Amino acid sequence: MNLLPALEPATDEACCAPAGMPALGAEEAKQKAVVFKALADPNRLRLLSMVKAESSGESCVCDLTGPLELGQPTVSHHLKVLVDAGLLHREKRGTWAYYSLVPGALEQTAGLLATL
Amino acid sequence: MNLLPALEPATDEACCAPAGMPALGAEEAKQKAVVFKALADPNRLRLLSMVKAESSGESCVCDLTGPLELGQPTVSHHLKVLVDAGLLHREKRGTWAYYSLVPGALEQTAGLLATL
DNA sequence: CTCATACATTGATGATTGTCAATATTGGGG
DNA sequence: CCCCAATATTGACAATCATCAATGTATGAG
Repeated sequence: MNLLPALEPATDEACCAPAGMPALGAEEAKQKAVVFKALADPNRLRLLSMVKAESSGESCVCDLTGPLELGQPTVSHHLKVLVDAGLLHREKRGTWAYYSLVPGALEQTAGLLATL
Repeated sequence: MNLLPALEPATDEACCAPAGMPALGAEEAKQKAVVFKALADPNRLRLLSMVKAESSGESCVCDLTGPLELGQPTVSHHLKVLVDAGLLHREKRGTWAYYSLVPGALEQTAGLLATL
């Protein structure tokens, strides 16, 4: 009985293992990275935290601009990034714009980590 | 009987609510953003996925360079970012460097979202 | 000691991003 | 119709980042 092909299947060089396919496609990875890109800024994390902490469930820009030491256009820009990432929802009523967490969005994002 | 102070407590202007404090401190936010910054790149997500998919629990750089269409220095750089973020562990044995998931790191990161 | 291999580091470059000042837009009040 | 308040958009600029080519470092083989 030969004992040659016991350890390696057919690879000529060894190191650890063939490592298989990336397990996460390039397109899929780019998609998921968009959400984490939105979370990759301290001020955006604080915005999310403030919206989440609001008992009414929503906050207007005028309330979010103060606590952060940022100008109003910058806050608007960050909010847009969060909306584009699917984390916040925007509703305009009168002169004001109200932002609220998209239900389940944070949980779904947490799920992205589990299914890497 | 006056009916003035029925809706507002003492704020001179109204819109939604005083919004309280950021609920997430500036320093704390910066700290958490570091982890998400590390996740905010498609190729780093793929690297994590490949390391996680490895049955042995660890991968060497030589296995990770191929599937991604990146040069070896770039892969090394991405791995360093992931190590610095506390997501990957690096162990050098002989000529090879083996990367493995830090146990519980992904779960802990998911927890960051829950406690925003 | 010499050489080749596996990986890290450095320096440079183009692309992306966070921020602000200025301006535009939209809606309400007189 | 005109003005003001709240928000969004644009343009510009500095900073950060992803990538690569070149080089450095260490380890094992001969």
